[in-house]
Amino acid sequence: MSTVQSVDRALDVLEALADQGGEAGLSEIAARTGLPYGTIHRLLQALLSRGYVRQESDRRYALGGALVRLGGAAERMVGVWAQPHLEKMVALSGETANLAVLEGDFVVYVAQAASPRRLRMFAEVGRRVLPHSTAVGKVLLADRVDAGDILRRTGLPRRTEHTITSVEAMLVELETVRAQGYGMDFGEEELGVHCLAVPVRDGSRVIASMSISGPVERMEALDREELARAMRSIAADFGADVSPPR
Amino acid sequence: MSTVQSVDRALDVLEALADQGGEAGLSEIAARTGLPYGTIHRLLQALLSRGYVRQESDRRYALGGALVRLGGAAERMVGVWAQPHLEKMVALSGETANLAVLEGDFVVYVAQAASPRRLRMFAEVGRRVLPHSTAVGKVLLADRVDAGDILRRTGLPRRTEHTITSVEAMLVELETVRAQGYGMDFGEEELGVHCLAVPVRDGSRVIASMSISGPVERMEALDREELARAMRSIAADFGADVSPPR
DNA sequence: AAGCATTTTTCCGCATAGTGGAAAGGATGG
DNA sequence: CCATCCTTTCCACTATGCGGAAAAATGCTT
Repeated sequence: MSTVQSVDRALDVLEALADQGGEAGLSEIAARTGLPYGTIHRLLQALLSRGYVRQESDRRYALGGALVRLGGAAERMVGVWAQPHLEKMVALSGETANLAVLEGDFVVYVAQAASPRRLRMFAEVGRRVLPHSTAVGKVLLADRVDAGDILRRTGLPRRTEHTITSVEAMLVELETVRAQGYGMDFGEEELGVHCLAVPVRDGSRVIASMSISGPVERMEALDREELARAMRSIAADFGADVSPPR
Repeated sequence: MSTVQSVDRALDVLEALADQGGEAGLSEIAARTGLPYGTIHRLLQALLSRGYVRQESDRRYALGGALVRLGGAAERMVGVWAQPHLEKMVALSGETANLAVLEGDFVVYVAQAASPRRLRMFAEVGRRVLPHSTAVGKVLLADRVDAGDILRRTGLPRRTEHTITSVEAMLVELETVRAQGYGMDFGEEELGVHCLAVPVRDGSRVIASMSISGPVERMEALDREELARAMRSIAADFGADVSPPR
């Protein structure tokens, strides 16, 4: 497969910048990418002149505003690709399926396929919620080493009588999620609504989470382990789809 | 200023893709960028292998998932840069200042500087609201030719007794916003809360909006025109900062 | 089914665009 | 004020990317 050296390297630079939290000095980028200084500097100038990178007053570099636009457009696309997979989950379970990602410290719902039932979950696309009270949030946090920090920053406000409200208890819960490969929400965000969420992986990193949500009675009638297995397989397809093996 | 041809062109390709709504065939990209086919194809392969572009089953190309991550990181950065400007607005008015962007059909609050007053607006960072009931929303819509479509899609749900609830009335309001160069919200989202918002421009396009919000009594005591002028100037600084002149 | 038009992909010799080592130029801080 | 660290500039060389044109794939029409 053909590749263009300078483009490839420019992407390395941008990713290095993102890895450092969106801001880094030239030499930090050099350390991370292993590219020679001159080369990095030239690439940065190119990105700079287009607004994809920005130079701070202390001469450090940061990700630029132009990326926001592309990122937004791409996010909409991701929602579109997810659709068929979400529909498969609906077919499988009869319940509404959602795709969510972690944005900053919040869970954001990106796409949805609605259940055909009369009683069903409402459209949540665009909604931001805290991670601690949802199945998708737990799955997304379970992969993060800084889950504790996030939880301490956001707090764990009580949403219902079932909400887990202590950081310690939540860290234990995340351990369970990691072990079983899926996350549950037993009416912790909204009374009477249960959810089951599985991770979407880009290689090994968790980049998103897919879930189904429905009323307690119907959710409890489903075979959880069996369902989780099927959903993991769909999520894996989607993951491979979004970020194909190099 | 130095530049790297292939990187520059790769960015052209990505932007062309975004212009076409995130998805396009090779020849559409060629038409838009004026680059030779072979060149575009090679660049697309390079972006493809990194997940920044994706190829659909019908061989068309689309923006890839890898952009979402960079976009998110960049968005957080934008919030950081906005901070000093928001603080200037707080100093100017004594009220809480916010930065918001349009994401899909929603207004999303990206950053905030809080008023020093005891009675003040609450942190809204991360919140998504519909555009029709906020000053920032009006400013963001005022620049869009498809404002009517957006409003029809989202609807104009009544939030308070002052909310504007018809598309026609809102289009008239947007005309006013364009004419005066700032937007107001007179308790249309929340009773007793008034806002004044100005556009942040990247060149000529409106990319974001900055606003101040506070209780009616205090907001009415301010000289609106004078304040709007000062805020526009701050927003212009910020705009120039985020996307420096080519 | 066969042919035609359109779009995408591959190929390859050439020239130039990009490389990277090394030196100069600026900051920072003890 | 000097030493150290980090960033920017420079330039000769050549590997890298260029792009026209041909081949392959698709899908539209008759």
